[in-house]
Amino acid sequence: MPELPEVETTRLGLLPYVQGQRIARVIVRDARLRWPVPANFAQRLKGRTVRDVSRRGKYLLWDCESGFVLSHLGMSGSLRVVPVSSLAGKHDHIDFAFDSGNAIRYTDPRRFGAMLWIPGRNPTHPLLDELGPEPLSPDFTAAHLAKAAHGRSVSIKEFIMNGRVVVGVGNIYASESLFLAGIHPKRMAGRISMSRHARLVDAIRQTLAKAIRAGGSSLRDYVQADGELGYFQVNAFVYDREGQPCRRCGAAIRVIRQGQRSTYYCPACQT
DNA sequence: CGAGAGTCCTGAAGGC
DNA sequence: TGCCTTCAGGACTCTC
Repeated sequence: MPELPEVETTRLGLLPYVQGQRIARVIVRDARLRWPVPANFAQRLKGRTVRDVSRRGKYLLWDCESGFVLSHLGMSGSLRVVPVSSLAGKHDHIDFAFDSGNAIRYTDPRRFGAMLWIPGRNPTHPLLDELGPEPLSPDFTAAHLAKAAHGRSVSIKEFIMNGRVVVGVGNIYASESLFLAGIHPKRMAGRISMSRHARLVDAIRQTLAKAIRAGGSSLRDYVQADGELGYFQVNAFVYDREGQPCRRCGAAIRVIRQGQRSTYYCPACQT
């Protein structure tokens, strides 16, 4: 399940294969993603050169001269480099074939991802309009969190997973970040002290930066852009460790449901 | 406005 | 070659 570190790892893995490369053709085998792939998608991209690939939250923006590809990996999506002629499997929905002989292949068994086209030289889109700050940018501060949390009764765990608050914090890293910050996941967002917000900002930054350094983590579906298997997150403090001893204090890790998601935490370390 | 539930989809895992 | 249920996940969309 790609979270921000996986998306960033994908971007970095992809870049050497696509930057400055001309797209020979695009093959859309199945347009039924989160939203339908636009009918003119392949036509718009044919013959274009990819200038750059940037990231906003978990979205990737491919600068393709006359417009931008806006892509999201959803839950099970991946982008890998394959030879242009390689046979497509059941869930290989889109190929971007380059003059170089390489193709970027979008695979997504669950089809929760997206592949959209933004015409023109201005990469604006409703999906990007309301997004919060990048967690690794200077805009992500305790003051920002505190202001956004003011008066909110939602749990802090669900709060930090809201892309309007801060982008890129998915289910795994939300649990991990709250553990690092020593904050109980059920605590109300609007009742968090400024010093705790500061700890949380640091914890989210550390958690994401560490995962990016490790090349992204994954449990099942993620494959790195170069085709190598992604790293498994074997060193999680709490995620998917129900009943196992806390790595810090030894107490049994607990799991609860919040907003139809599993949250893992240490009942002793997190208050 | 916010909170919470529902929704898309496939495959893995577990119970029987 | 077993069938059925549950779960996983991002994040938009709907209802209250």
